[in-house]
Amino acid sequence: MGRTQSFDTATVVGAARDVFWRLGYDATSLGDLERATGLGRSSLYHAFGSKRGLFDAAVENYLDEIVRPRLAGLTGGDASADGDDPAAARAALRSYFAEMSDAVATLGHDDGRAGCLLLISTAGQAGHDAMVRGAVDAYRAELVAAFSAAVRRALPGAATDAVERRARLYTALVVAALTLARVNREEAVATLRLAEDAAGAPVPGP
Amino acid sequence: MGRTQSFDTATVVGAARDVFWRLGYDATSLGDLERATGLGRSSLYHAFGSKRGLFDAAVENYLDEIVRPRLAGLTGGDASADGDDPAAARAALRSYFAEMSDAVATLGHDDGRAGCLLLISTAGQAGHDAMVRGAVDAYRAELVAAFSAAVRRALPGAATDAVERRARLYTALVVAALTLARVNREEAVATLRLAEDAAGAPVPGP
DNA sequence: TCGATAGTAGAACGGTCAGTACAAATAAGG
DNA sequence: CCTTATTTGTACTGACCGTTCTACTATCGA
Repeated sequence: MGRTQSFDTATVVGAARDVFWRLGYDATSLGDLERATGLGRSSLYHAFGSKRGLFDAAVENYLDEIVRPRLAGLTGGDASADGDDPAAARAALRSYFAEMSDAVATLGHDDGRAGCLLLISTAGQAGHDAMVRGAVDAYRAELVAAFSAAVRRALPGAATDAVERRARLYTALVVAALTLARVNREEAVATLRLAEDAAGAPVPGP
Repeated sequence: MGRTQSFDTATVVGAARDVFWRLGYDATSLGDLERATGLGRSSLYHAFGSKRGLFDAAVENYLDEIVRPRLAGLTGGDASADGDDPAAARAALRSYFAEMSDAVATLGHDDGRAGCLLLISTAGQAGHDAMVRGAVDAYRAELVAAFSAAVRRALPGAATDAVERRARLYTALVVAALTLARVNREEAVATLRLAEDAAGAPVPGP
């Protein structure tokens, strides 16, 4: 065959992801991406087709590397082991929120990488793109699903709609915290603390 | 003096506000603003100095025309009249959330004017502008203050930090709903319903 | 009525954007 | 080694950006 690729795709996508994360899709220029990845336009266009193609790869990377690893603890872990232990589920919820608090408090202090790559993409022209909106909504649904699974384990006797409401509440608090993270870190952390406190209580409020 | 202005400033600012609201600051072009306001660049620059000047006027208009009228019911209304009636305060909270639900459900169905003008401005380059971040944080603080006032009236005996937590929770739910409104209207409404339900309950959860 | 003054129109500016064309460079297979 | 497929560097395209400039127009005070 021909010449071999001189760069590691995952590394390049990761670097591009951080730029999109920092600036948002619209405000990120190909110059920014060239600088961050160390590649020229030719290589980027050859490998990803377009700015949008690289963005899609970055989103996928974001979900796989950032979002889902943190969500993994909520969805059950090794199912049969402690899958039905309410205390373990509550602990998983609390540790998730603690991790998020830590991430919001520390991440992006240096590189300006604050909030959520997907949520900030809802602004601007990208927000009017049906594919982008769909991706963000899928992300939201993934959050709700993970929280539902955890809450169901944490509150074995709870009614279905009570579990749903609780999951929606947690999702909303996370969304709000990630939105506020770009504006006021302390308030974002305080918002997550609300979720952490709620997760510690064995019985949910109204 | 000289020639008189041929347009109504408030009308023009309102039209510009709706464009910024729809597209966000970065994605809004002067062409969009010309089209929406019916004015030429010259008039816009003469009256507002720059795109940013017009945006600042639009934000001020947004706060005065959209945000604060809705918040007015929470901060006390005619103070001494029912200023100390917990039931009235709870009703004010519930009606605020109902109004927000209605706005999220209906507003922008036609014109794409969804979510919050200020929150969507945190994305992109505008989000790295200290002035913009400050404006958004001031907006958040205004929400917290209004909710604190209402909750304090709704729960006369509640401890200060319980009131604060409650106000922060309401703020987070509103922020989340306005963020999600651009992605999934139904979920945004459901999120506000959580707040509405919580406002109806006389005793707050943990 | 007649400047002085403020508002408007439209073109033009330099700069940046995403995307492309094309040739040079490089590595694999024969 | 030599062909061939693929990657990469460079320069360019046409479009659009926010801003500015100049010429023109309308209005008010004198």
